Amino acid sequence: MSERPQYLSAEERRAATVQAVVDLAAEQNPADITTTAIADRMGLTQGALFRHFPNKDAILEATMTWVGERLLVRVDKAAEGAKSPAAALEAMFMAHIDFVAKHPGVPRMLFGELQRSGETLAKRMVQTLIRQYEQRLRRLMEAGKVQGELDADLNVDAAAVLFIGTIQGLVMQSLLAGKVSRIRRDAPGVFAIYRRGIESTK
Amino acid sequence: MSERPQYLSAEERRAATVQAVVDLAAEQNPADITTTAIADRMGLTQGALFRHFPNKDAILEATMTWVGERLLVRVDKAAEGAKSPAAALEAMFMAHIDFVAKHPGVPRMLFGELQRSGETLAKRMVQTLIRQYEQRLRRLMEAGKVQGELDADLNVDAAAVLFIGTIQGLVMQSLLAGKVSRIRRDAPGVFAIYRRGIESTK
DNA sequence: ATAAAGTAAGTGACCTATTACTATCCTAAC
DNA sequence: GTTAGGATAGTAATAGGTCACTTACTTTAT
Repeated sequence: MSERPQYLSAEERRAATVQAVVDLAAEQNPADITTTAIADRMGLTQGALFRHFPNKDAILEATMTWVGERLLVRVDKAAEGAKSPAAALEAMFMAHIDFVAKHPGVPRMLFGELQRSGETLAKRMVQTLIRQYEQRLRRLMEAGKVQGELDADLNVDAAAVLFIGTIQGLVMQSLLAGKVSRIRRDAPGVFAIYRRGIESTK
Repeated sequence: MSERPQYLSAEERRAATVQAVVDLAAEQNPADITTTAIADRMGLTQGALFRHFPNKDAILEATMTWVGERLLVRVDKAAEGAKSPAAALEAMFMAHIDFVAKHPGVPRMLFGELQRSGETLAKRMVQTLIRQYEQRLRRLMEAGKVQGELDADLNVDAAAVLFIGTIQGLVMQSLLAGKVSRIRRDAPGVFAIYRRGIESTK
């Protein structure tokens, strides 16, 4: 128990900053997370943030990097363990839902970032993240079509859009209810309908 | 053609203000539409807005009223003309997509409003709007189940969430591509999968 | 003539980023 | 080991900008 304050290293502070942003986004509108709010959450003064980041956008970029890495890794690992394409899609979905339930601010940050006017780096990072995500979906779906598990006439592009929309719908519902727990509760039922829409009729 | 400026009535200005907000939301991040931007769009000075609205939130409230009325009316009219519940759902979906394609800022405003921290009136208006919307969906789906057109085991609540998520996914895709035209192009394919997910297997 | 609509110029609040200064850490020489 | 001293992390204060809203005054409509 140190009485006196203790300085953290640059890398530790960067990680702690990202964590603060992710946590704050879960509690309030991501659009108005101020540098003061981030610093307060970390027990620092506002100016201290600019020792580790050149500007606020750089903080958002670091956060997007964190999100991209964590989300894709978790989703990939979930898909790996599945024994069929359709099972992999379901595992991917549930891993994603689990991630979102733990970090409810994340999908809201991504959506907000996409809406920003300028050509910011953070925005482009979100775009490539989603495109990578969709690519994984399409690959799995093509495999499922070949295997006969998924509808042979399935429009993969549309199915990928709907996959993401499914999550977005659940996020919206949790915002409506004001309860994050809704996401986990409603996810299986919603995915069941989605699955029915892409499966082959046996 | 009047050379000299001409004053509009209070009601005309209120309507013009709402239109300016809806138009601006289509072009930029709804979150940072300033009163100055609204006034500029109308050819007024910023302060003039406060002759017709007590504060900025009141402008948003008026906009939400406008959205709610227009959207529900159009969607209801579309559903009316259909000859079966499933057809009504599809007509409702397409009418909604048509509305969103014409006013791309609207779904983004709604989502943004839901994220606001406080218990603002505009936020509550969005909540009730979506609940009314879902109620219509559930009613149609129950009718479709009774009629045998939709899956007898369909989870209507989940299906309503997914219906809205479907639109949200299309909006996200249009943001990714930067083209609103994407929405209209991709809508039929996405809805086809949705429909397959809720229909009864004949 | 009186009320309503609009203007121009503020005011205060808040937000990002900078600056001048201080505290802590780390390492190399004694 | 202790300690001088540079590098790094942090503070407090503030500059500069933007935004919502107000006020004093002017223009238009009835």
